[in-house]
Amino acid sequence: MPAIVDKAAKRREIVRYAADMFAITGYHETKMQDIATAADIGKGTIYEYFRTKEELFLAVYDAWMSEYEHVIRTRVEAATDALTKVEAIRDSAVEFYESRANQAPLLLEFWAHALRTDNPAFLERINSTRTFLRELGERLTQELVDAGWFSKVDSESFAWLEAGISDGIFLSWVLDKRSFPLDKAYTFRQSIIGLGLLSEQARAAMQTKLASKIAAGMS
Amino acid sequence: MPAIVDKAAKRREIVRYAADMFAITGYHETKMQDIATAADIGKGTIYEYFRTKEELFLAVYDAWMSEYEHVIRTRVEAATDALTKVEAIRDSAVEFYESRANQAPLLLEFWAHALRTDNPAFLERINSTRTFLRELGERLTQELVDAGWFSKVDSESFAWLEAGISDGIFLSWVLDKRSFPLDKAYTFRQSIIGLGLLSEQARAAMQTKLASKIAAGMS
Amino acid sequence: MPAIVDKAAKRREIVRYAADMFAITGYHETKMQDIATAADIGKGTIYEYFRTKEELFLAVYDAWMSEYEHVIRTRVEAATDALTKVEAIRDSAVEFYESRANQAPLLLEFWAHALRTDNPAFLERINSTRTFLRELGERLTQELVDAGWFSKVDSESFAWLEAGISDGIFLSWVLDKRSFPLDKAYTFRQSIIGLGLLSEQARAAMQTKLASKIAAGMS
Amino acid sequence: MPAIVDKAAKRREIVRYAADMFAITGYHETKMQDIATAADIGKGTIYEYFRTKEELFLAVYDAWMSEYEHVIRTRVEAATDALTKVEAIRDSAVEFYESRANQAPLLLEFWAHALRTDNPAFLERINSTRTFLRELGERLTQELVDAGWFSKVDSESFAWLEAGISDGIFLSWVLDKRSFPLDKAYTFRQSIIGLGLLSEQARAAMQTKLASKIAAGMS
DNA sequence: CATGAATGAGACTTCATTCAT
DNA sequence: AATGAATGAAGTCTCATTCAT
Repeated sequence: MPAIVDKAAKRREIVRYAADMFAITGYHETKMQDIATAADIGKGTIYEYFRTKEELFLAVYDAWMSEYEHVIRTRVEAATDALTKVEAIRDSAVEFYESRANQAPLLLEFWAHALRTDNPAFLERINSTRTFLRELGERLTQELVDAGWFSKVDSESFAWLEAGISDGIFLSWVLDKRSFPLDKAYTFRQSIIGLGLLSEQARAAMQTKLASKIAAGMS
Repeated sequence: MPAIVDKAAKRREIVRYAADMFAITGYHETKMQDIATAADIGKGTIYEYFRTKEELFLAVYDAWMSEYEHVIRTRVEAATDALTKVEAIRDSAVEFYESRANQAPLLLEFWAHALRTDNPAFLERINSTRTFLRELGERLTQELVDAGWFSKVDSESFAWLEAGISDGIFLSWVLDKRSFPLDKAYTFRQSIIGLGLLSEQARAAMQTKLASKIAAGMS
Repeated sequence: MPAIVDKAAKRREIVRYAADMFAITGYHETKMQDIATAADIGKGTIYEYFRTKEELFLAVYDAWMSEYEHVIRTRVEAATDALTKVEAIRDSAVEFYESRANQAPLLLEFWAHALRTDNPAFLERINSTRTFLRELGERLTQELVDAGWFSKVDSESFAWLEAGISDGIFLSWVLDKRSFPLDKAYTFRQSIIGLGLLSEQARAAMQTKLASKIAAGMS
Repeated sequence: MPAIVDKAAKRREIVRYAADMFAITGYHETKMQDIATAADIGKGTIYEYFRTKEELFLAVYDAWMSEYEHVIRTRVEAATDALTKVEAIRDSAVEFYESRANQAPLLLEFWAHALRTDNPAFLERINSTRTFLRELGERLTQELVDAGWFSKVDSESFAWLEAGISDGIFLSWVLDKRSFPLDKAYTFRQSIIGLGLLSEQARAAMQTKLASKIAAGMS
């Protein structure tokens, strides 16, 4: 590890090595000594920057999600219209997950841990990103509705569903040991959602009922 | 040979208590002694029925998923047409998860563990249920297409997506600390998928392109 | 360690080895592993009998003091008159401390620890013995007053003082690295004190003997 | 050379803060960082003045005892006759301990540590004060004997005993959580001892007063 | 079969001390 | 001289698993 001048940078450095070790070995199987050895520092040094292993775990997740949010935010801001923004989000997610493919299982461990620990910071951090994504989705949905691309839909419910679907696809991808290209799944998902599967005939029969349900959302 | 019957029954009983303890405290935090105490047996006795804690964990998951599959299978067989069968699956999922609401985080732990352990039986067991659900979904999708309810769609891809979405909704529900009714989410999901969100106008423009993508699936 | 059949006996066995190690190395310097090794058992075994090192420390002190009380009680009960009982206490103290000479510094450590720890059981145990000794001393003082040996004295205050003096002599003896015979100090103390409290009548009878003892000092 | 003056002053300042922290938290529980923080200096700075934590502990004790000796020396020198000097010692002890009541347990820790450490300086420092007090006591005892107040007594033994008694009273006072006024105990002690050693002549003069004190006890 | 006493590898964490700046 | 970041030895305690009874 090169000479580090300020504490914040060294902290990030430790988080980086910890992320690697956690990703490779898993949270429970990774020992603080492993991280210290990987970072070529003393075990005690880690504790100068993080009070507990759990806090380090949280920092790893935080760094990861912060970058994720940053990437999405940047790309969405660069996009000009709603449809391009939707693509930007999808591409960001796909690229982010694929580029960190081997770290993906750690997300599951983090979620599992968050549901068990007494430390509320874990669920709070998770929900911070989830809220960010939902609010972004909600705004875009509204734009798409306003622009006439989408029928009237409860944008909050829809954004929630979309976020859930995204997580679900990611989860399936991980449990399938990432045996298929993630982007295909995301694209297919978008086609299904975008088009709908009802034939002309069936659609005509159920149009009214379904339309009202969509408008009502999950209420 | 009543002894053998007893042995299997006792094994199931241990699994039952283990499921309770794992669900309450989590896999890592649950001690073998806790389970033994709950089951009112000796710690060593558990090892007469399970070689390791991990094996017991697998047995808990297996019991859970076996029942899940059984419930779905039974209800689907009782249904007469494809649409009712789809409803049966959805209702089974919702009821199953809701009735085991407090055990839900354990699923995440199981998935996380499955991705880490050397024991391949974990991912195998997971994929066994996933395959069961996908194949069932595939058959039903095909039926719906054949019956004219659905447009032409790659049933394999669609079944995969549906399973993923289902997991994603469940995941969101758990991470949200189950703060909303699960059935509403499932129903909303079905409305979205069933109807499609494109307006008449937008649909007309993109119809051809999207239709072919759906037909191609994730291939 | 021979085969131990019941838990209480094994517990005592561990206390015995712990007492040895604590006495030799001191509380803070003695490691749980040292005790386990001395007792030829596993480190974890100790924790089957004692929750913490501190609890083991308390058990060592308790065993010690319980025996001390037992010895005094037995010898005092065997004595017929008050003066012999006083001698019995003095002899018990001297013999007890001298036979455990090398364990004596541990008493100081125990007292010091008792004043620092949050665990109230330490001071309680100390005061249990102190109360026992004070009450015994109070009864004997009263007897000596009633029998005309002692002038009128507040027996509670006197018993408290006597106990303190006893501790002080012990303390000095330990800090002096036990460089003089403990019994001489106790005897000299009694001559001094005795002289002061003896009634006119008693004094007349013992004057010569006590005066020469006092003049001779502890030599 | 003001630098040297400053250095000694800073050393004393560190000792002062260390004394506070040790007194509050105890030797083992007090961290070097705590002392540095209290003194508002860097952790490393302490090591410019003391080689080890143990050396700092010794310095704290030394400062304490030096002041104690100084107070006694000053007051004894100011007294004109032997009886007043005895009172001066007693009052010095009482005032010294009472004014440092909350630091008292630290003395026990120091004694305990002195008996354990390899560093001989600890016991040496302890015995330095003890010798000072014994020699002072010996001289006064001889004076009292010579002046006819005391019967013939081995002054060395008596001085040793008195010092031990003094420590014993202090010890009891500390273990009783300082729940009674220390001066009462010291006065009662003197009444008992004084009665025993007073010459026939002196006794006749003070008999009534001492008898009532003894009968009243420490109340 | 059932048990639970025994085990010991190994985890996290602490903190006195060092030393480069 | 003063600092505080870095260190790593060492400590207590846990707990899955074994095995003699």
